[in-house]
Amino acid sequence: MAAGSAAGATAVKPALRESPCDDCAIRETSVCEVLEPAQLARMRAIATIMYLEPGTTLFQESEPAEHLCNVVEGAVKLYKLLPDGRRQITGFLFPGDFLGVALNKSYAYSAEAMGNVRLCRFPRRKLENLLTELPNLEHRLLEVAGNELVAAQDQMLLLGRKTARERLASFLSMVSRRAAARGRPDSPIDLPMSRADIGDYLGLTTETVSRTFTQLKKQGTIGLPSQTKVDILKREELEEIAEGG
Amino acid sequence: MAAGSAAGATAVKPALRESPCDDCAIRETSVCEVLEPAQLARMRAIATIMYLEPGTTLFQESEPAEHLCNVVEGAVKLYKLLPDGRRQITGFLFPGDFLGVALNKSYAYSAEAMGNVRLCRFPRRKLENLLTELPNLEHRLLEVAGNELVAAQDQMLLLGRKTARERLASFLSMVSRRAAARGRPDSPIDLPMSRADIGDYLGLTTETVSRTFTQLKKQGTIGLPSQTKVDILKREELEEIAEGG
DNA sequence: CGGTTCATTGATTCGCGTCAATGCAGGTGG
DNA sequence: CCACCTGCATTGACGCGAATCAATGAACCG
Repeated sequence: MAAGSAAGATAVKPALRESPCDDCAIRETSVCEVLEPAQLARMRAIATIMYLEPGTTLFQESEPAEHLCNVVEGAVKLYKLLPDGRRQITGFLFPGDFLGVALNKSYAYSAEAMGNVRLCRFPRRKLENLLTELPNLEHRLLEVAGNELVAAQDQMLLLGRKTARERLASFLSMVSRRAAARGRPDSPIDLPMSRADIGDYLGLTTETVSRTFTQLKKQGTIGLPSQTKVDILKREELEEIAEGG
Repeated sequence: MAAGSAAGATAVKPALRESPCDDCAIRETSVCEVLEPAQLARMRAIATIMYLEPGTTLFQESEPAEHLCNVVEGAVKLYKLLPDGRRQITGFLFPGDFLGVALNKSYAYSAEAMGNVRLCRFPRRKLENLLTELPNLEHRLLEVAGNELVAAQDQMLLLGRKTARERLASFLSMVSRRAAARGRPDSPIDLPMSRADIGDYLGLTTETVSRTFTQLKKQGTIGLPSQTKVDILKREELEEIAEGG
């Protein structure tokens, strides 16, 4: 089921708003940044702006991949399931992140909105055609894909070889770093996902995540002002734990 | 240290051999397949053929990425290390696989030859320049990167959520499938890597890998005619185990 | 044939998972 | 405004699967 017809999703043709790209918050950080004004207009022509309610499923694993998206606002989680329900979250997307660089025929994972989400959606077929005419966009996508591959390798090291402590420390560092990259404070950081989501991202259970939070708090590395906020009190120590130090 | 100057590596300029691409075994499966004869000639012009001895390190993690390669013969392992020596192998490359799609400034992992290896090496700078003139090559690289991303997601599910049994079954299926894709028999399969390598790829220890091999053999799913060969006796059962069934 | 390397097997330990209870905040309705 | 519910998060007791430590076995090689 595509998000266009899904419960919790509404679409707006960009033409209905005046120059939706000019005041776009992620214009400078997303894939669009490499486009000339004339090229940008062509991208805009095939785009639809979507508003998703919390919990909306954008698409499911192995469905034919009909759309690619740019996350403009909010957060999205990507995950894979085993038949018995075990879940592995393979990534969290924040504003400026591109969903579907892989350009494969079918989705390799399911995607779900984690709060209110606004995104800029492109039909895959049309975008692929556009790619042949906008080599700089294709080059940029290859760059993005490269970054994702590097992140995936880091995650494999984390899942295969790190302890629960090291995993959580790595996760908190990563979120902090990505917040800073989007021009937000690097502490306190905001966690839009539940403990269960963090567990499914780190290959742990909710309980272990919770216990490890408490442990890092007790030793003074972090503070937990609320359930969704984390103060990074000793950044260096956190990074050291993350790298197995 | 680049492989060009490393012990165990010797380089041959392709010009020294007549038309090295025409009789290339991986011509039809590697990234080169999309190139027209004239384009292929330009690729060849910047290529060096390398011969590596077993155990030769091609490059190490975080080194500036000066070269990309196409594996022509043999197998290569990619891995990341933690400061205390814990290792995660992030991939095995076989003939036809491309090393360094990411195109990043520095390598995200170390690479080591697992036996006698022949590869076709390109300076990154020159290849990047060539990319701007060969859009079909860039398109192909994006395709390859997409495939790698899909494989990486599968591996995350494996490392984060599968049991030892499921991991080994997934691994054996994957190797069998890749062998078939290269036109080789899908059983018995040949494992050019040690039990320790398999463990470091699956996030397990040598001992657990060994015990799990024995277990799968005892239940008749596989046969172990030698240490490096695996007979897949019940393929469906193996696939089922791999998917958590 | 001794030496080296790697795979296998066994005994024990330990980190994390599982099961279960309690705590806590936000929302709802009386 | 408060009693109650509901959905997370936290904490505790216990068990299990894989790691660790240690010994033995099998293949290879000069």
